[in-house]
Order: sequence, then C-alpha cells, then structure tokens
Amino acid sequence: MAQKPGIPKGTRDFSPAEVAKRNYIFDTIKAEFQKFGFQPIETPSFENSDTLMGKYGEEGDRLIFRILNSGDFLQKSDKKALQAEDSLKLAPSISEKALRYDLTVPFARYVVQHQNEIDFPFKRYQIQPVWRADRPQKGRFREFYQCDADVVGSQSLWQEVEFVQLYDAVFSALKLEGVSIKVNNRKILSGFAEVIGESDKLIDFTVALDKLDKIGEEGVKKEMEEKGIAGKAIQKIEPVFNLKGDFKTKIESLKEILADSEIGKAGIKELEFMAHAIDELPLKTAKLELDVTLARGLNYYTGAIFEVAAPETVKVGSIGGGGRYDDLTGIFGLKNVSGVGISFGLDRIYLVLEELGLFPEAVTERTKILFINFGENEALYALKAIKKLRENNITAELFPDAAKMKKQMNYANKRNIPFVVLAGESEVQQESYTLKNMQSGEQEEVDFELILQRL
RNA sequence: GUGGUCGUAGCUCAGCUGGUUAGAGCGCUGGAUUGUGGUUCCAGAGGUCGCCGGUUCGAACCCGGUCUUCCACCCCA
Repeated sequence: MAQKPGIPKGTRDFSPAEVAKRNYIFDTIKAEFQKFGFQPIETPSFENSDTLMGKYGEEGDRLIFRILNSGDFLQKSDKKALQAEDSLKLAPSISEKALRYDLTVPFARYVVQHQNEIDFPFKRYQIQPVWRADRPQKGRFREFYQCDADVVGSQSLWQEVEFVQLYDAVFSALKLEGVSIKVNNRKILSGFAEVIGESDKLIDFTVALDKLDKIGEEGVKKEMEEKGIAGKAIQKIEPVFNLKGDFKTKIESLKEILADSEIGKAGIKELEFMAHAIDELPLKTAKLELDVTLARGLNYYTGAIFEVAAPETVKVGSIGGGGRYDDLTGIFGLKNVSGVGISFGLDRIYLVLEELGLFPEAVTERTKILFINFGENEALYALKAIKKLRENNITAELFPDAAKMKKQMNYANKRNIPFVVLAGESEVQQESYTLKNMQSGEQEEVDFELILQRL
C-alpha cells in the first residue's frame, strides 16, 4: 500500500528557487566572514550527549534531540528507572548521542580537543544545521541553519568592535536597511543586581528585565516580585525601565545608577570603548543601540551581549545574536580562554528578505538558453553548439525529447529561460541558428558568434 | 513542556442548523494551431473531505483521540 509521505514537524523541503535564495544569503555571509579573516570548520551533526547536556540550562536540555542507542538498547538500560517510569533518569542509559543544538558548544569542544594544533587567537566560522525539539512557529523550526563566527583566545575589546562591523558588512551586502544591532553587557546586568542587593537572583532578574518591551514595566515588576525579588529592590531599579536618549545619554544615566558597583562600572567602560570606536568607524547601514534590558541568549555570556533586530516592519524577532563568554572552554577543562562570537539566523533573514522583496532577480534565473529538440540529427547539432556555449560559461541546455514545439516553448517560458534556439533541418544545412528572445518575441537567423554576442 | 487554533483537487478557497452524484478560480493534460511560447476559445483528468474511532437511518459538517499548521507562554536563530 502506498503511504502518504510527509516530513517531521518543523522541518522543510526546499525547492530550487528557495535553495537559490538561501545560497545567496549563505554566500554573502561567507564572503564577509572570509574578508574578516575567519576560517571555516565543520563538526559532526551529533555529539556525545555529555558534551551537550547541561550546557544550555534546564530549558535547553529539554530541547535537545536525543538519539536512541542502536541494537538492543533495553539490555543496557537503567532497570530501576525503567521500572519507575522515570524518563529523565532512564534517558542517559538508552541514549548516548544527541543532535547538535547550536554551534558554539561544539566549537568549544573542538577548541579544547585541538588546542595544540590551533594558533590563537583562533577565528573560525561555521555554517551548519542545528536541531531543537521546540514547538515550531513562524521563523522557528526544529531544523535550521546557524552561521556563526567566533574568536577564541583574545580578550581584546577590538573583537567586539569587529563583530559590530561584521554585522554591518553582511546586512549592507544584503541591502537590508533598518537593522539595529543592540548591545548590552553582562557586567551592567550584574551591576544592577548588585546595587539592588539581589546578586543571587541575577538570572531571574535579567530574564524578567529582558521582557520589558514585550510585557511592559508593570509586567516586569510583577514577574520580579513572583521570583522573590524585594519590593524595595524593584523600586530602586525603576530608573532602568525609563532610560531614554541615544547611546551616550544612556551611558551617562548608567553612570549614576551604577555608581556604587565596581562590576557595573567595568561594564560601562566596555560600552564606552565600543561606542567610541564605532564613532570613528561609522556603520554603513545598521544602527548600533544600547539596550540595557537585553539579556537573551545563554547564561554563559560574561561581557558583551549582542542581538540583531530585523527592521521594525517585519515581525520575525531577532535575526542574530552573540556575545562574549570568558570561560566557555572551561567546562571542557581548558581554562582562561576567552571567546566572543556572533550568529546569523539564516531562516529568519530569509523571511525578512522575502517579505521586503530584497532578493536580486538574478538569483533565480539559471539557464540562459534552451535548444529546441527537433530530432536526432538536430539534437546532435544543438549539443555541439551547447558544448561550445558552456565553454564560454553560458548555461545552456537541450530539451531532451523531440516533443511538440508548444511543449518545449512552454517549458522555456515557465523556467524563465530568456533565449531559445530553433535549429531544424534547414538551419543544420546552413550551419545557422534561429535565436529567439523570449521576452520580446523577436527572432533572427544567426551564426554561432552572433549567439555569443546576443546573450 | 502548558493553553489555544487550523486541515476540503497541485495551489487559493466555497460548501446553509448533519440529508443523495462535494464546487469555483488558478494550475495541469489534450485540441483549435503537424517549426513558434506568454493571449483567447473548447474539452478533459484530478478529492479515502488530514488520519483513526464514536454518535446517527445518514457525517466534510457533531463528539473523542492522533498527526500537521499557525498563535500565546516557556525559551530562542
């Protein structure tokens, strides 16, 4: 029986047109990565579970796709957990591998494992799919590509500056205007928690603060209360909710708020450094904004935090993110290696470009010229010309069957092929070609050299 | 993981409070037009109404489950 085929939730097939557009984005990003001196690496699509589990917080573990052991996996399973129907305890005994959840943790693993072959600072980029057992939504899939660039082995703040430039370079190359690069610093957030005396609740505090633009000031306060942050502390942090003005104005306000926090002041210094550098190295199309509520991303960020917002007219959430993590490789036993990196969300960038009509026309136009098939002799005659055209870097093809003219022309039409050659008996005899421009409808009898000229 | 939502031809969608042979537009195939497409005209093919079960004399329509889509939360690219 034929079964109705389908693909898993949150995955997609890509048509030729979609692949062409996706490649356009990949190629653009790749070209900029390379210009900035990043080198590509690749890592396996699945890792040992130990490498991934526990690296993304409690929520993260839930979203990791686990791979069931092969063979008689129940044989080696944790019988106690099985008996107790305790999935959480049972899982590690029947699953030793898991699909890659992001590119950063595998990269950290890579750095530790290859530390003796790597020349630091190491700048790598990586474009590969990742998998998350999430519930799909618009722009959220269970299989999607990440495009990451990271530097490890340098604490220099110039890297942060470079990444802002890199973001700007990529979005400029994609002709995407209205992008805003939001930055914050973990030290600022730590400073906030410190001055209100809630340092131990830093994560709850920042997660709540992050929702300011979504649930508003009252919503944030309510969530902070629910998480057990003192009313007085919340009052004290109120000025943060209403930071106004440009980058520098906000920094001046921060200086007052964080006057009593050493770590907070360190954060301010870093932000000022970046602001000053970007002043001197102005961005082409993107805007740099300070957003002190920005806390998203993984809890391992220690310094700068980046998030890129799509132009306001397109509602797809963030199209990129990143930050500084001082001790990422520490979890794999390599201490004191600082890293900083950014990520581009290919699928969301795709949605944005699509919605704004920013894909170049040429991206989908492929075959330039189609030869009509009139039969065996004529097909061979056509292929001789096609071979020469290809040597001249022109995409040319022959319709494979000597089908009806209408069918062949229609095929050219639908595939958007701009030129068609009709070469039948008489053309073969005269060693000529009837070249037809499909857009204008004009046609002329020409020799091979003229075809080259016309294309 | 929690709550909700959608699912009818390849695509976009009609289909009355359950009632016989489930429709349209676009697309597709063939013809008008045996070396000329995009326009027009004519004809035709194509549907287990997501899937499974239940209620009913009778289900695309009501009920339950399941899968998928989208949305909110969680989290995030």
